[in-house]
Amino acid sequence: MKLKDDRKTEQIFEATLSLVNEKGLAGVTMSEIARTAGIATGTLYIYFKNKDELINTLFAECRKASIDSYFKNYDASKPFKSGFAIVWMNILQYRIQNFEKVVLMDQCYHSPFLNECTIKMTKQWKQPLFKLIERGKDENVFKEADTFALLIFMIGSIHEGVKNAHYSQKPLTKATIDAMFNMCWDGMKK
Amino acid sequence: MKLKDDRKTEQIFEATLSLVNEKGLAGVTMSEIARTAGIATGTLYIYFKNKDELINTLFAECRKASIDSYFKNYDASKPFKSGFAIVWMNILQYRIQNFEKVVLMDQCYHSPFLNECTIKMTKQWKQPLFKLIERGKDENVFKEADTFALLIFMIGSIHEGVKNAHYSQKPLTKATIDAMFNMCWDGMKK
Amino acid sequence: MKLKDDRKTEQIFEATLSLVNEKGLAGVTMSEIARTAGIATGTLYIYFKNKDELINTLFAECRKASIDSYFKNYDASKPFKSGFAIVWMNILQYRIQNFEKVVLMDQCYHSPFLNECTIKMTKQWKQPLFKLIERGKDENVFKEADTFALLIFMIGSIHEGVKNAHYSQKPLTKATIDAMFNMCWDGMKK
Amino acid sequence: MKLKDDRKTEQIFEATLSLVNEKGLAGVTMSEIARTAGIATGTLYIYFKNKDELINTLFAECRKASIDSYFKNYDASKPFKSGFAIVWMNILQYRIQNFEKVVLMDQCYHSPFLNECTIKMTKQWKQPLFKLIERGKDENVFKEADTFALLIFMIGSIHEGVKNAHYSQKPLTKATIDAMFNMCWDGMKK
DNA sequence: AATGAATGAGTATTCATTCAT
DNA sequence: TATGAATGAATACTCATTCAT
Repeated sequence: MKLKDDRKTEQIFEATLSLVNEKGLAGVTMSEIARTAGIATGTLYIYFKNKDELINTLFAECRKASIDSYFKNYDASKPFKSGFAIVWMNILQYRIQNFEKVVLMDQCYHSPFLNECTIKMTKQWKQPLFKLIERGKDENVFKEADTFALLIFMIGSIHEGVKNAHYSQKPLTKATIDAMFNMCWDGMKK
Repeated sequence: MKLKDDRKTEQIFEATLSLVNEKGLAGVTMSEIARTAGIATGTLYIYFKNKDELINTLFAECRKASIDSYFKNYDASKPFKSGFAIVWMNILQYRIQNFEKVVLMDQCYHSPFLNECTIKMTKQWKQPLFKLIERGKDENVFKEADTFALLIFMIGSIHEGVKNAHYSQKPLTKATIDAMFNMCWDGMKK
Repeated sequence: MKLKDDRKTEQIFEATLSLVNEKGLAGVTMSEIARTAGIATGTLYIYFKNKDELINTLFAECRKASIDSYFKNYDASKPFKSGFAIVWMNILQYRIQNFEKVVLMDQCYHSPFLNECTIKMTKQWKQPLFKLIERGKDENVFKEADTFALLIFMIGSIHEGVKNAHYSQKPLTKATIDAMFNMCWDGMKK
Repeated sequence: MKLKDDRKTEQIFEATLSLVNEKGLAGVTMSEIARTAGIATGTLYIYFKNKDELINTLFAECRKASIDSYFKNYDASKPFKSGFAIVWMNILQYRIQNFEKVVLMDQCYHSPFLNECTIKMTKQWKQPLFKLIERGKDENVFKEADTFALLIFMIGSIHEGVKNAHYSQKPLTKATIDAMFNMCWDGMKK
């Protein structure tokens, strides 16, 4: 008797992400996910109790992966600007390299799928970023504005930039990325 | 003889917007839309050939309304910064006051509903904004970055700010709005 | 205030016949009939209480017209064979010239539309033909077979011949018609 | 693992035939077919993509079965008349014993269901019969009329005879059948 | 009488989920 | 575990009929 196969879970996630990107949450069916993942419909239900659970699990997975990536290589002992730049770049890179996951997360809001628990759980993701911004304010680098407003400003400019690059099918160049960072930094700094 | 009732189209739009906000595109049914609009299912199909056409029409309508609002009170003969501020504020206000429409438009991307025609048609919406940014560059006020990057930066910071204000249920205060504008302006200016 | 317009009834019948031929009883809708007849859906219901009544009335009309035509120019005082030939030819001609009505009648059997009353009413249509065959037997011209079997044989060969001519799109030539009559006559005669 | 059940296809066909006879193609619904066949609505769609395909497949099946039966026990080496009689009787018997299928086929013409492909495919069914008639002419037994006219004459007299026997609820007696065959033979022979 | 918008029950079809193998 | 056929509730859409004008 085989045990649950981790590779299958991965296949299911990949299939779901790919299909959601192609047709949107509204247009994806369980049997389609199964077919794309190369398994039978029934098997899908061995791995996930139902569609709800599949989407919620995948959403949480995506959210967690994104947060985990944000502070990679961040070293609090280094000067603030370089640390901030690293985080900024991590966010940008994650969203470029995992655009499918970004789309899934966007589609999940306002969908009938996300449950209270998942929402609550993922709400805390901004905590470490919040701290980062506070440090910028503490070090007198950033404006004295509401911390949240600053954070949202930072996030927003990245999100929209990546989204636009994807849809206009013009990959972000080094120059554009630099420009984006400078705008963000100049906007936030005192 | 009964004539087609323009108010009904409005009711249908309102019902759809409200339901999409509540449950997302994925969870909205035609009969629910009809019920919410206070008409019979069949009546819905007198006004819109099918779900596809309803969504596409509503999407185009929302897009148009948003663009139309952006340049309200804009006077090209006035100094650049005050003109830019007016447009910036128009965008912000539109998205605050028409948050339901914003959500619909967001949900439509990656949905199986938007057809080529609608997408193409609405792609041109950024043209006037594009021109505005160019003016800022011509007048040597804005950075020498890619015009598109500047535009997306402006848009992004507004979008995310409004979205966040809505979900955190903290209405934007005058102070926060000022802070947002300042960040945007400082980010873009030379 | 206008009275019911006989021409409209005619237009409705024509529209129905044409549509039934094109798509079969199964595929014809009341609003389509109205549109084809050049009137509004509501108007159709002034002329016929409902779809049932429309179909039944049209069916009875077609049946009656066919019977009425069968004995045109028949003169009982003339020799039997020439009289029989006239009736035979009348049936053939009616079915050629009114193929649409033939199709409607065929489609009505086994449809949920024909009501008891209409069926009963049209069952008597064979009476005069029955008499004709009996005369043939009385005059010792026809076989001593069951009168009904003789009648059905006569009818059957005409029906199938016309149907085939229509579908194979080869109009019946004088020669073929003669051959058909000869087969029928030779088959029935002693 | 469950496998597709061939008996189910049979049940679906039987249910459809029975319902079409009762209410005509116009009045048969998919859920009724499913219920009568003793399966769930959804199951019906595992076996047939849609109503169209179900009807077309059943039509083709009926047509094929009828043709296959026509030359049972036919022995080309036996004298022509006895061979012809066997075919004639096979056709008669098939149509008596499979009256439901006959009705279905009749109803299908002029319905919106039959597709080009099915029509074309079933058009060739008359080929072997055509050959039989030609043999009759070659052996100088049949009239020198158009082969098609002869064939249609043969078919027509059988069709109408069976139809009438069914509707008048008087089963065909041996005597009537003999009379029918004699009329057919006498009509066709030189 | 004429119109065609409005109605809502009814129809084909889909799809999340279960179940027998 | 894995399979995919089976289920039936739900959904998009249609259509006979009614009704306000």
